[in-house]
Amino acid sequence: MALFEVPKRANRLIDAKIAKSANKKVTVAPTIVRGGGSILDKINLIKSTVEKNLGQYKDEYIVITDIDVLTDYIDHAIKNNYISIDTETDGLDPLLNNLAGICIYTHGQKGAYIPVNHISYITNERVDGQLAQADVMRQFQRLSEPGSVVDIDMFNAKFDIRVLRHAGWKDAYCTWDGYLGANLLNENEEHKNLKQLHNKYCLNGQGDAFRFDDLFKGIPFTMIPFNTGYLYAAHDPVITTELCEYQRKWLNPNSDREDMRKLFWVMENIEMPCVQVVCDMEDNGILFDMNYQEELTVKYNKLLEDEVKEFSDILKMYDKEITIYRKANPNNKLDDPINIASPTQIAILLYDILGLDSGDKKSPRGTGEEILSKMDNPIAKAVLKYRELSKLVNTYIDKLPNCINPNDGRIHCSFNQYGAKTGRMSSSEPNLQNIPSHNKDIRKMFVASDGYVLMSSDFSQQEPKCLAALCRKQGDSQMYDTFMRGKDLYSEIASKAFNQTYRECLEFMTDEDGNWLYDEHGERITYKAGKERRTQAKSILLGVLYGRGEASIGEQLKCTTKKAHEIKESVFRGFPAIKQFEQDSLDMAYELGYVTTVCGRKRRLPDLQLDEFEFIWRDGAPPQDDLLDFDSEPDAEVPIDKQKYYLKRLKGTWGSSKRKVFDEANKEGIWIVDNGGKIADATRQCVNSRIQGSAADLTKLAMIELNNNQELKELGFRLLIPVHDEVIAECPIENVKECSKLLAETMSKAAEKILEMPIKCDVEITREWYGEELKF
DNA sequence: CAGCTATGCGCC
DNA sequence: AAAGGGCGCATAGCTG
Repeated sequence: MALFEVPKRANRLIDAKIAKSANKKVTVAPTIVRGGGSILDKINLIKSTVEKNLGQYKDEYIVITDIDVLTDYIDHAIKNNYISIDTETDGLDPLLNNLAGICIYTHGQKGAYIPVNHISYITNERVDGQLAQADVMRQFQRLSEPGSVVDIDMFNAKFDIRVLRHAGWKDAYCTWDGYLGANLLNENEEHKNLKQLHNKYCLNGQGDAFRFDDLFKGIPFTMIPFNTGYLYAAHDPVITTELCEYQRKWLNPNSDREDMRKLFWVMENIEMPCVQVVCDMEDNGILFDMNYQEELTVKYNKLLEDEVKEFSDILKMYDKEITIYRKANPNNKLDDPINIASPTQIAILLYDILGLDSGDKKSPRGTGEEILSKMDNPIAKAVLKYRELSKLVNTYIDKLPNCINPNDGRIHCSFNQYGAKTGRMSSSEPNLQNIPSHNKDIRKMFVASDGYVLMSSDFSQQEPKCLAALCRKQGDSQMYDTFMRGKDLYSEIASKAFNQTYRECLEFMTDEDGNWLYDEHGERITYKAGKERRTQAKSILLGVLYGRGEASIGEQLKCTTKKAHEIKESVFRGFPAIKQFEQDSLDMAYELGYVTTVCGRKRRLPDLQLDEFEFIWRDGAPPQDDLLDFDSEPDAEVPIDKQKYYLKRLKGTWGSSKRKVFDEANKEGIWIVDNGGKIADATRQCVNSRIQGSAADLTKLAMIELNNNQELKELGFRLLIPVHDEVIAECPIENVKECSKLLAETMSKAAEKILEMPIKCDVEITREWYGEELKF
């Protein structure tokens, strides 16, 4: 039977990608061993290759198969108060795969590999001569005993912690994760895997280029003879140590640099404590309702089918035109029938056959939602409807069941703790942070465990409050004061911008004392003029936070760009804090090369320091009249006066006149690099990163508090999914009241501690995610 | 065939 | 003149 049966995963490609980036061995087993060779051949190849390339290191590393040797090693670790750990497994899912062995290192010892579950590639049975897993785990347990909590370095700790937990060390932990350290030190790092980081920072980029990932590909590590594998495996904890030590030279509470002391604070108080939270959430997973999914798949596949039929019916109306086009263009890219899912084919249909205009200069052949929804055309409508449905079916309804863990019926996604350069988390396999919320059906596939209820809580106005706190730090407490007085920020901005009273800028009617007025149904009464003023102010503020342009804001507010500009100017006049924040952030990025969040997390924006134009010789050197003149030194720099000349010509130009100047320069061999786009991007990012990053700080801090709250733990409360400004959790039904109160309180307090202003959190309790609200 | 980019779209 | 920040993932379509 299949020797390398590996649990079915949603997407093997993704596993491989993630393994690559996290530097875990790719052990996704293919059904066919490549090159047609047998497993035996493959393993023999691995043996000889490792022997040949790493044989010289034979004495640098050891295999531990003796309990006394292991005990002694752990003794040393405890004495050193230090160990680095890396695990090898037969797959990438800690819930489904097994520990192969553990790699450890501490100073004064050799890098060591402790094989635990290696199996024979011939008999498929556990190989003799390995220590029993329980005995090994007992030794590791000594590291976490009260009074002897030893510092532990890892790389991508959440993986190893979860593997070790399931192998029996329930208290597995990590005090320094090189992956998180690397992100804090440079979120723009191109390669965030252990070997490349180590090579770059510890070996000056001069490290061995030999890579083993491809070598081991297709063979589970458990099947590699450990007397071969250790040469490869035992190297990792050593370089983990070196990398982490390098990072600690920078991320240090005693650094003479203020920015680094703050970054250390983030490492110690946010990122490292967050690791356990992520481990818990991934282990928890969320229950998936397969019965409901089956209902949905029937319902939506039917709708999808109908839409495809509808499309083909519509096409019949244009049959003549399409036939003519096919004949006139024998090499056309149209399938028969036309593929509704192909943007290329839809573009041909709309623009070449029907001769429509996209109305968008930037993408004249675009078929995006924005363009199609403006067309009054049955094809455009059908395409949009089809996309909506196919998205739901292909990405969610019919895909999610593949992600269910067969052992517990739950979906355990993966969280990338530093998924975004701003510090936000991301989620994948599957992504649980982009489950549709507009459509109420989809989220309901996710349900509470039996006897539990789902509980979600979100920060209200998290980002504007971050903005207010950042402005206050810079000496402007205009927004901070607004929040401290419990006022609605958007209404207050509108009031100042449009010279109206606060009451005149509220969404709903109030009496003279500021109390809401209600209609006969007990609903607040909308105040149209106030609502409009508030909406305008809100658009401007959020537009600033996202770096949005005036044209785009005008579109949103259904007014002209000119009008949008005027509104923006009024807002800036009435609330100078907003404009000041923009300017301060830009100055900060320009001078320092980075911006910071409320907690001191950095976002480096090197592009902001670029010159708008760069001048280089197109062929590496100025054109030479005498091609045989090899003696004269080529002048690498374009002469300053030439640069000045073109800069002057370029001043204030755009579009075609800009291109004209480029062409002119090109004629004399000068290549002008236009960095305008990059600078514009960085300009938008620099404002947004501070806000988004600060919000991420708060959410992470809140999650840590929630997860560490002893009371909540005892009440059976558990975090399931963070969605940027909100958390989804569950708790036993009988503890709803206590849990929801503690949830809101704990979250608020965590954020208030940083922002120093009142933060409200709204809790919703349901059986299904986004289902009917339950009252208690 | 795998692996890549482009396009498009779900969420906050 | 126009200008949306941050993600993950599906399909199409190209390339080696």
